[in-house]
Amino acid sequence: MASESAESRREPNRFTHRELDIMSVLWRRGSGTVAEVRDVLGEDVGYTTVLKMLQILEGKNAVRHEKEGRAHRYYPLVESADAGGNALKRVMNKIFHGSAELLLATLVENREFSDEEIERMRSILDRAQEKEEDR
Amino acid sequence: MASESAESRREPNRFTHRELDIMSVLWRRGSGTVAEVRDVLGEDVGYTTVLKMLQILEGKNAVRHEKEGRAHRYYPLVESADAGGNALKRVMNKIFHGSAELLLATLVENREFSDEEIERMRSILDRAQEKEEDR
DNA sequence: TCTGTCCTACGAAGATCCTCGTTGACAACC
DNA sequence: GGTTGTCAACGAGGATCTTCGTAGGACAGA
Repeated sequence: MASESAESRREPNRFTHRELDIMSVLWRRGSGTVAEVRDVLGEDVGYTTVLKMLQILEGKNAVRHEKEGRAHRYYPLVESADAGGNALKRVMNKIFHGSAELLLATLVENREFSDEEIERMRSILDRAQEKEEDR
Repeated sequence: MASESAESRREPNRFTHRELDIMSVLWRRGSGTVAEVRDVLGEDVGYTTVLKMLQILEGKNAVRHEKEGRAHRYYPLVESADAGGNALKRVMNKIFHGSAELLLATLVENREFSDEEIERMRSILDRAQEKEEDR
């Protein structure tokens, strides 16, 4: 029974749990040292654990680092929009039968939005529609 | 260094990769036997693997089964909307800084939508806004 | 210099996930 | 009865993910 190789199974920019935790901090802050990332994650994640994850992420070309004093400062290489696009695609296909509408409906059902937020979301749709018409 | 127990770490209705593959089939079809699920997933997943995953999912109360002839027919217990809501929350928080707008923008950027789809998405926002005004 | 602190590096162990081989039950068909 | 096909059960093995212990370098202050 064939099983795909580890490489081909993993689609691009898909992060494991912990990896995503760490990427999330880097996306928010723009960059971070091990200690900074750990501060955000909380004390229940070991220092060396965070370090190791960052090294793993570096091995996957998801982050890079620069020397800063004695420490390393890590920068994300993968854009959050790219990772988000992939994650959304997966959620949309696996859970919402490929329907963006169903996805949106669930999104707005699970949270209250202010008029301003909804207005801005509407204009996002407007822009998408204009782009559509241009073609 | 404390590490949370396996139980508390796992938020509700979060599925692993394979689990989600299988739940996805059940959500689409409404129910399925091992053989049916496997047909959808493709031959490269072993029969006993699918069976095992269904048994694991049953242990997590994500599915239940009924006898059907000699086989078991499995039914989802977790709603796709619930799983989807959780998944979206996670993606929104970890990747899009908690911003639904950013999420929506990425969604519409990654796919072309017809006028009709956009119209329906707009009306989803309308309904959300009405609900907002009622309060 | 000695000690404590902060850092990286590395490897190995533990946890979880996924896979499948094997067994035994049952039924249909020869 | 024997053979074949379909099924659930179970357990073990491998792969992957996550954690941390330990070592060693660099630096600051006593």
